[in-house]
Amino acid sequence: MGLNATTGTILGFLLSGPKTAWDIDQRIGVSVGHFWNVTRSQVYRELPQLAGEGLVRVQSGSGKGERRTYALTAQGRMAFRRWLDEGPPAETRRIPILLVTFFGAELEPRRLTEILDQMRAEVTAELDGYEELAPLLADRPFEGATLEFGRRYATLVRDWIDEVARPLAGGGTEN
Amino acid sequence: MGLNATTGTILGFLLSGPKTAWDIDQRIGVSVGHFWNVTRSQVYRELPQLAGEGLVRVQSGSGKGERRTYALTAQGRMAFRRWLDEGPPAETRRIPILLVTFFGAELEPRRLTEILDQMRAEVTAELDGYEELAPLLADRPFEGATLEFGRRYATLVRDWIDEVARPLAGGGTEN
DNA sequence: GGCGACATGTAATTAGTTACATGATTAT
DNA sequence: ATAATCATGTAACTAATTACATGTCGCC
Repeated sequence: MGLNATTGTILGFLLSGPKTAWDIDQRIGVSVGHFWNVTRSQVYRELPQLAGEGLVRVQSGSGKGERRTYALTAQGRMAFRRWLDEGPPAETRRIPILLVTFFGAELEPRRLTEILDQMRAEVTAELDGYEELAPLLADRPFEGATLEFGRRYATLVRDWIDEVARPLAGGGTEN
Repeated sequence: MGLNATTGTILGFLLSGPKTAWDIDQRIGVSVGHFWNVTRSQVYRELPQLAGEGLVRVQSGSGKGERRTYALTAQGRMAFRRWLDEGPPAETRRIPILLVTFFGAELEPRRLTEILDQMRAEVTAELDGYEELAPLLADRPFEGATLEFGRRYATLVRDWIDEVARPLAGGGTEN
């Protein structure tokens, strides 16, 4: 019975009405996807699974290779609420740039600088993306709060690179 | 041949001399474990695997249920460097508290407040842990840089809860 | 000599990713 | 009508977690 965060999230996206796997994947991609990685395959795979458990039902499209739309059942809605009410699952952190930095002494300073610079570029692009997103969430406080987290996080990474990591890599490319 | 981040990390910890699985796990726990989750089982499982590939060799302890010490081989050292030089793997973010916040409207304000308060407590404890750790890393700039990241991150979470999320949960417990 | 904490390892399960094989739709 | 893109789904594989079964050591 117990949902995990991924299936919980999928159900959560059906709250606002029936959707196809594709729809759900797209919506995840522009929202929770920024802080909760889910692959397309998972969405396609879990939906029939959830249907088997009665948390979701196929609203349309049964044929082979045909577009299937899923709707949340009353049971599914309950399962979602139960899951959400449990509180967040234990966090597993995985921050690759810190792993590289941790072993930074084993790397050529040049290469480390390069890696940090690329990370900086990525995180800056991310920040730009958030700025575009912001107006759309003006009237959605909870989504807005997660966006604000993203903004702060991206800023943190950028500043940390500028103030801490890059100076440390030092000699690499003084330009 | 290609290492992944977990095996790369394990090899990285053998750079400073031969160790047992237990040793490696302990050291990971107080260092990279803060930003790169690895389970004990992985360490125990990967080491014999790496030995099979010649990246590591059993230095002592062959008997059943006996303490085995592993040492890095020349090949292993090379594989580690190659891995590190590749740069960080793609990041997969998983921040549970944001998932709960995202769906915050579906939760009783009281419950959400509770969850945020608990998260705040955890992150504050984490911050305290980092302060204790700091003096030990005074002469290790790269490790120190990752610690500084951790400090900033924990602070970010705390401030975000105070300034953004908790006010939003609002009505819950005004005390 | 037995209890508790520390340590070691494997097996079973679950989750997540990558690669592949098609199908449907739309613009030219 | 056909290429390009968008969409759908499954299968194979890899990684990660959880649960379990022992073992060893120090000490009371």
